[in-house]
Amino acid sequence: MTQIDEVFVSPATGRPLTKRGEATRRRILEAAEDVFADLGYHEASIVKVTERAGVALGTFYLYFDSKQAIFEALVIDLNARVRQSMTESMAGATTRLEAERGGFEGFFRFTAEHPALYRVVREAEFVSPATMRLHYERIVDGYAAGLRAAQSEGDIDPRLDPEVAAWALMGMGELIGMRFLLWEQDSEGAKPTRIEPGVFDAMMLFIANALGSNEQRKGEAS
Amino acid sequence: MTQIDEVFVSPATGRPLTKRGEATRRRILEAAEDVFADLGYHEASIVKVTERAGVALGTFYLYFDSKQAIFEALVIDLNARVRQSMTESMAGATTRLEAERGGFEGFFRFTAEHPALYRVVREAEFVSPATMRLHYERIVDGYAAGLRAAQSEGDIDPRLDPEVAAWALMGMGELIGMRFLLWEQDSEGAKPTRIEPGVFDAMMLFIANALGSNEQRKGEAS
Amino acid sequence: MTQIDEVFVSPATGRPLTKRGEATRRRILEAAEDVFADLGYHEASIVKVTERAGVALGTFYLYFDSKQAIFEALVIDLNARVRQSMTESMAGATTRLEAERGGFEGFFRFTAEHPALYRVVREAEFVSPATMRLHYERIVDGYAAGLRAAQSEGDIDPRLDPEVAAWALMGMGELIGMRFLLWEQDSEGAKPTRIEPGVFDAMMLFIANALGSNEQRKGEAS
Amino acid sequence: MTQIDEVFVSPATGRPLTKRGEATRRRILEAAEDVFADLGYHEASIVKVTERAGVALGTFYLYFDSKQAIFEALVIDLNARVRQSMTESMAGATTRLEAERGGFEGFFRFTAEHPALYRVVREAEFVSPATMRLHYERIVDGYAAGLRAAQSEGDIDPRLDPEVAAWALMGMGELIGMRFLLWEQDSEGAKPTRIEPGVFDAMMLFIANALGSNEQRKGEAS
DNA sequence: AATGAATGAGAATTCATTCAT
DNA sequence: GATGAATGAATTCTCATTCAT
Repeated sequence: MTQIDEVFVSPATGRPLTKRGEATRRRILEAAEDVFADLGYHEASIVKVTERAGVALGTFYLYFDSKQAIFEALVIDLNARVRQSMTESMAGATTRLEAERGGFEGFFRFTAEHPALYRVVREAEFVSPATMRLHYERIVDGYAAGLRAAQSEGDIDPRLDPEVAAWALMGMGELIGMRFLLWEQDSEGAKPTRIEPGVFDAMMLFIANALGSNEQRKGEAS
Repeated sequence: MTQIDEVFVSPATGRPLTKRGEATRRRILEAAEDVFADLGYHEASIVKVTERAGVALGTFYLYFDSKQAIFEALVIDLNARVRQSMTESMAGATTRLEAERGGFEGFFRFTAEHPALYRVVREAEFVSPATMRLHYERIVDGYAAGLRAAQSEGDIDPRLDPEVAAWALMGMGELIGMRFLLWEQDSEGAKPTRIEPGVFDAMMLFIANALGSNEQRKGEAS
Repeated sequence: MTQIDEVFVSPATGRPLTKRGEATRRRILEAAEDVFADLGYHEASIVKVTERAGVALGTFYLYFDSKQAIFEALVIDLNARVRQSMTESMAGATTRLEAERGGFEGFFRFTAEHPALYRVVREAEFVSPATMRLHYERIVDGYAAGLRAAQSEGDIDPRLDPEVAAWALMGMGELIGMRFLLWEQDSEGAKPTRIEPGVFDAMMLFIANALGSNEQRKGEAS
Repeated sequence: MTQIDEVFVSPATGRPLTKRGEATRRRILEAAEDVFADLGYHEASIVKVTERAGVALGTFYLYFDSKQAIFEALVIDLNARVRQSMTESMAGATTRLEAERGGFEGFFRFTAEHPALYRVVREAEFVSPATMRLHYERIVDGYAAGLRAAQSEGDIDPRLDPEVAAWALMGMGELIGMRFLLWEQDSEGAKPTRIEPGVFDAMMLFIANALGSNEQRKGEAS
């Protein structure tokens, strides 16, 4: 589940986990993702998580200190994965606009598959503000770096403030994803796996304008 | 507190409220705004609300059916007021971009004065999804209408989808407000009353680009 | 139950209790005394206390902050009462030895009727050390004062250190009470209501010797 | 750790312990003494004991049946050792009063070095009453025998009831030790290793009086 | 209209004990 | 002999809601 090889220690004993322990920890974390996604942080309970994971209640506390602790672990884990998903989708892009398209595709794909991230982060302001900020800041940092690079290559409007733009773009993506992905459902109540292409393209036009990308400016010039 | 003249009825007796009752209801709603802003929805409790309002616990249930009910009443009330704040700030604008600037100023001013709206809406997905959607949709509807009008006047890029753009702009504003208003504090921990001008201008440039406003295009043409 | 007129406030609201509230508080405290006496502090549970008091679980927390808080309230209450019981039994004594006899009679009578004090204090070292010390120190203080007075009247050995003697006498009483009152039971398992006179007298002889009272020295002289 | 050569059997296999097993058992028992002394019986946990002993949790149950079982083993072990400490300190005494002085010195020295005995016994009434009684009774029995012998040698007041006197003296020692040894600490929080001489002497005077020892009566006669 | 005592379901967390490895 | 992951009953405490006064 986690990308980075990391050695977890038992919060109870402080000792590194055995292979068996590692597997149990992963099952609990995966169950927590499901439960948090369905019920949100507050409605979720440790009992529900452990039931879904198929372990006993007490087992939870072998691996996590508290409900808040697993929330934090989950956010950090999901955050690493959504960024990886975005990075992968951006590979091969030759212009910033292609990178944006790829990045948002990766972001929305991940969101459709892992609604937990979304839902749980949005209600986390009072649960674990530091973790919530960490989540946003890690995304913004990478994003702003990408914009800065594009600026130095003359690919986007040099007047933009990369950090402000990054926050703006992330906010955009968050609400567009919420509205056109998570809230959307067909006549049978099924959730879509991706944003409707028309909407996605409309969003990309908005972004292209905002970044004043070369592609865009060429388009306008013609 | 509420702008629109509305006749409330007691959930207990079903009869319209007297003047005294109306005043008590208002005090409770105002207290709830404070408490929800400080603690968020889940940490807030009815006892804390009634204590802050200076009424007895039981009095709460004379005016509201439940914790969720006051949350809904509060969101609807705040939503009406934030929209009014935005509308007022937009008055006199002659271009869409001026309207945007005014609208965001109004939005951020209201946010600084009433953080409850922000905080409580963001954790409400599982509390009262319908109310949360209502909040966003009411803003988006007005916003999209404004964009549509600007398009028909040739003031902004005619290719934009007004609804998608409205969601994008609202998301932008939400995260920019969170990051540069609510999270910001000076060395003594005091929260700013407005977004730093440089950031605000950077955001406006982003928006100007995005909307492809006439002003903007003229600027680029030169 | 409590001797001193005291105004209790609800730990929840901080307001003084109504008459009804005062009665409930008393019932809970009395139930706690019974449960603590039967089971000790650690085996006792809030549920058991409220069941015995005939109130709902949540009601407990209207009157006491925690299990430890009711323990402390109980110790302070019992302490005031055992001292009163001792004082009353000492009234009318004309010599220190008569006062001692009266004091121990009062102490043992109270112990037989309220074993909670005894049992709960002895296991309190790790629960609430401050309260435990308070209990012992309040008794010792009064005791030492009595001894000092008797010394200045030439009634007991002037060489004794009153404070050390007071601790010694209290320890004596504690173990004698434990052994010959609380541990004792007849063939049907019933606990005695008082210490067997022979034992009591033997203890009094020991004390008379220890204090080197005039009575005693006259006795020895003859 | 244990003085008496005793053959322990594993509660798991029922077979006598090997040398290695015996060492492990001893380490666990010593760890338990430390943990119980620091935290008391109820706050102590098997995990903490095994951690302090440097063995795995499961190992505990190879040597002891339960938490209560190790408590009982510990009390019995400490009881044997405190009595030995007292006996050693009494060796060479030529009068009962010298024996008393020695006995209390031994008792307090042991208490200062092994506070576990004290602390754990005092909260054990509801954990293992039989063991608690055994502890007190074993001490009293020896004590009473010593007093009886002194009486038959005309060394102390013949009218005293040896058993009652033994309980009285033990209670005295318990509270004096608690107050002037365990509760005492210097300005840096360090615990004393012995009772302050003035206090000890004051206590001995009290005892001398109580026992009506020959020394004492000679002193008074002069 | 207002009060505030009472309720009890539900939550997080602990820890002695078991047992497969 | 030793290990440590797993168990789940039991406990303390919270708080939205009711209702008699």
